[in-house]
Amino acid sequence: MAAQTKGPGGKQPTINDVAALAGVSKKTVSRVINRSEFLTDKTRAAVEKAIEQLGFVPNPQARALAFRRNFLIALLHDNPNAQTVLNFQRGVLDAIKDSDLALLVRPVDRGSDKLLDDVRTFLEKQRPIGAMLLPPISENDDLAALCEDLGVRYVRVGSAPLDDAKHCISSNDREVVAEAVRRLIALGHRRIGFVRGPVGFRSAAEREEGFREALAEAGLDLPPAFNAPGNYRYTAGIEAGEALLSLAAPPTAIFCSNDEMAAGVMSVAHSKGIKVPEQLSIIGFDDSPTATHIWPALSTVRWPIHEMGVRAAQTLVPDFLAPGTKVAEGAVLASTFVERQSVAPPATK
Amino acid sequence: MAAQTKGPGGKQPTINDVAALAGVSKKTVSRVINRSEFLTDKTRAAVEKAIEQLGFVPNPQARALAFRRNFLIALLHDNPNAQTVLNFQRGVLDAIKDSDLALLVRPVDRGSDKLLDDVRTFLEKQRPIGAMLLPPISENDDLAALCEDLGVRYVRVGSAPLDDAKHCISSNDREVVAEAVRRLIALGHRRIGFVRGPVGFRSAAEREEGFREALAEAGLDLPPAFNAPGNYRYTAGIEAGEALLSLAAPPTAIFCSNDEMAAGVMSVAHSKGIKVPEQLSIIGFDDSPTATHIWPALSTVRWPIHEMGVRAAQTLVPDFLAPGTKVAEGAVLASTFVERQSVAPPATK
DNA sequence: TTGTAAGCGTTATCAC
DNA sequence: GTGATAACGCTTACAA
Repeated sequence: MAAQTKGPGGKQPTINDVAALAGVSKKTVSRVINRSEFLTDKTRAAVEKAIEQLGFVPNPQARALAFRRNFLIALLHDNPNAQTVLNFQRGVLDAIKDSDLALLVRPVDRGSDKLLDDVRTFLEKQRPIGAMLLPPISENDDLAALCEDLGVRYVRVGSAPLDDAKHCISSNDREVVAEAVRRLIALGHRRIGFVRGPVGFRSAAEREEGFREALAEAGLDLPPAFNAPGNYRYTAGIEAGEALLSLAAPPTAIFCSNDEMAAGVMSVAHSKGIKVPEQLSIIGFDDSPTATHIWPALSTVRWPIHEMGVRAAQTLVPDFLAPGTKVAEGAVLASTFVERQSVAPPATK
Repeated sequence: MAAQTKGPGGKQPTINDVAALAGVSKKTVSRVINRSEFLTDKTRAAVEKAIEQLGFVPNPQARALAFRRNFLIALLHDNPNAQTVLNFQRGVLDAIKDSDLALLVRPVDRGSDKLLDDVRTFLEKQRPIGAMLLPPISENDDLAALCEDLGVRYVRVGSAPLDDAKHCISSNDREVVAEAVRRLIALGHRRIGFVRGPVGFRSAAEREEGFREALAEAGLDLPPAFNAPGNYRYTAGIEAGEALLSLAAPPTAIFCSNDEMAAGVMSVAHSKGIKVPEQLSIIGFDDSPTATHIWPALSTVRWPIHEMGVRAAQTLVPDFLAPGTKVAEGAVLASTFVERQSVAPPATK
């Protein structure tokens, strides 16, 4: 590790320095760098020794130019949940750890009418090998088309399959939400409220479907008054809570399409003196830090987000991973229902 | 914007294509790209027209190679607070938005004994122009020395000046904490507990100093039993809460060195039936999402983290920013105390 | 299995 | 002001 960092001229050593020191041609050094098979063990050893001695590190810009391809992958996101983005990032980085790849991060503004131009400019400038799209922008078909158009590989991460399996990593929101709601029903809840996600989000639609599915199975229905609008923000949870808990006959349980809104509903319950979970059960979605930081701790659905990051990177650039990397199969990863203290049987009248 | 994306041969147009179309040499095109002053307006216009027509985007790898420098800056972090990291990222990206720079993200493991080697390998491989270090790893002097050694510029972000102003962006934790605690004292609190940050963290030391400063001013002291250890994690808040609130004469207010621990203390108060803020005031630090998601909403200190990201990037690469960018001065940014519902006068006996 | 020559797309040098 | 020509550090032909 303590090899000298400077080459002959006081600068970074180049492939030529290595070749000279090892007594071979630069092409041979190149072969060693690129793990060519056609090399004598002896030659390889000599080159590796020289590399070690000089502390040579191949210049990625030069490689990128010669290869006509960059060793960058990009993460595009406009995700309101920081923890999700960061966990995903970690997953990606774990996946590319021993490869030559680096990760470029690009937050975008999904509301901007320049979204497509922004992304186009970014992709044209950086020319990453591929891009990973996190929800909600992963749901934007134009973005996927743009990547296709620019010859940039892409993988979309979502709550349900959005595309071909080779372009998509998803969780099974619908199923797990149904499972969570079945749990409420099994506990005896019959009056169950729902706080929706934002209009037009696939994840919101999936979660609502799962919710309705479980209700339908049990022969329950969702009165319009129990179906509150939301947008994944805390304030929407407050509004939904106010609406649902002011009803003459309020629900005994509320499923919220994400944790933030669940936290809002929880706050309203507290300020109205409604005991959670004794008088009201609440379930969220995401298993964000908020879920465990509020009181009582929130039952929620845990997204396998780190694993999705790993999988997304592996799907995007299977051919660039460190040799010997085990690539997992399957584009749909299972979320899990996590039961905490915010859920209990309904109060008996 | 809708210029054709393909050059003559169905590939990306190069500087040669532009030169040919504009009827000038490639060097002239290069001058236009690099905003050289020595150009006729007419020549410039002709070249720009050709660029527009072809949809030419300079290849960053080729530029990087020729310049012997790439256009990347790196963000190194091992921050437990995802929101902080992401807000900082946004700030950095806002700062470099119209420049040619891109952001590389690198989470590291501060606990690993290979930390230095990891970072060295990363910097040698990617050779970013500079690196930004977020706390707590920004407090590691070896890391700063490594950057210096490798000729990579660096900026350290911290709770207090850690280095020369040209290598450091910091907030004024000590002062703001003192201000927050003064507020508690002004409300009438005399029995004020403290939950510390992790041992060895500069931010923890700064916050504790600020706390003690305010107490000293008012002639109050901090009994050992009121001084609880912590590590910035929720569970530490739980433990501290259990300890402080089980005392025969518990504090009437508790300052926690971050929001997560404050959330823990809040949970303990709830489960013990202690009313916040009527019977117990709580203050946190960070203004993380948790602060507003818990109930009652937490008084806390807001870090100007986005602005610190902007400033860090500007300090790191003032010479690479888009021309005309206004660069703010000053390496110390002010945090602000945000008062919410978790603070009130102590209960009168 | 290894080496030679040419080229990747840009900028630097130094003439004109 | 502008343009030939040689870098930049590496890889891909293709040859040996």
